[in-house]
Amino acid sequence: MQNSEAMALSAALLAVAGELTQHIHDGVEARGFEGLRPAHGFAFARLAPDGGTVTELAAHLGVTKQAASQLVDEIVRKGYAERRPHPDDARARLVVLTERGWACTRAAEEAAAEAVRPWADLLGEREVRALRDGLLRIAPYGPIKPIW
Amino acid sequence: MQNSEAMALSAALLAVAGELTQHIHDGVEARGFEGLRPAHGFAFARLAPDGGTVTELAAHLGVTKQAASQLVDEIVRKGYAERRPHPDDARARLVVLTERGWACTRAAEEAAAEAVRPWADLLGEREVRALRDGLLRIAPYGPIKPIW
DNA sequence: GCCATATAGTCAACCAGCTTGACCATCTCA
DNA sequence: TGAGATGGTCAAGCTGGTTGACTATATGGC
Repeated sequence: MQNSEAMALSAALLAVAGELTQHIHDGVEARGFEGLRPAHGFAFARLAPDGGTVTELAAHLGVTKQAASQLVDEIVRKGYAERRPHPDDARARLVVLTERGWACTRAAEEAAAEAVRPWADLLGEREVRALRDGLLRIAPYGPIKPIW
Repeated sequence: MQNSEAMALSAALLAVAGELTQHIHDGVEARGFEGLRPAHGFAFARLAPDGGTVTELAAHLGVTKQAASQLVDEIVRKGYAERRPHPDDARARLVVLTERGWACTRAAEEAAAEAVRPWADLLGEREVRALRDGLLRIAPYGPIKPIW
């Protein structure tokens, strides 16, 4: 593959990622969850299963512990998460989503589905699945850079 | 397509975009072009063909004119572009890439090719092209959000 | 058991990149 | 030709990140 083709692929990928980010953000806001930024969404993704510590979150987002801590302050203040004592480590605190945090996560899923729907109209269900599978094979679950 | 599948697709797309951005950035740096950020790359993409004005650049990047102007200051100071009087409008200035700016653009293409190469090993040339074509149909040439 | 060292988290100060608001020069068009 | 629109810059302020210093708790060799 020539350099210019690789560049076209890269540009297209980044353009789609940018639009998707924007669309999800708007969709989440439209569902009544305001004052959030993309980074919050990525934080939710990390906290969703069983919660996590500030340090884990920092690693996941690729920022310092201090920045992650501020971000947690923010989502706690807005009612999306809460800090609990960590069951195994008295130094640490376990940050878990509140019900509102879960609701926001579901809203993000809906918004994502809404954003992706037109792709199926454009390419067909089959090809969209192929797209997803290809991308999943490229980045099994890489750490996610805040874009949203 | 279910919400959770759409979310998986979105997450994969954003993860790949993040990795790609990082890889291109590193590749450009490794080729001797330092002190640049993703936003600069997107600016280059807009300026490359025939140059452009600060206002056009601002629209392309989705930031204010002032921010775009600062960014131009920066790439001018670092020798990647220069401001010329605009041929048709005495208010405006045409920002064009210098030879070093073009060299940097070529370096970015090489880095992109390098980043994409492993995908072909993983999926095959054919599927990578399908990926590119699918993405290009989704975002013909949407404005690009600074991610790099 | 005990101490040296590593790790989780926070506080404080600072910095970079972007925004808003005000402004001047030039263009456009009724 | 004059009123309003547009291109660009200057200045001040905000926000989200950084680095550095510190406390509290955990871990592992002795």
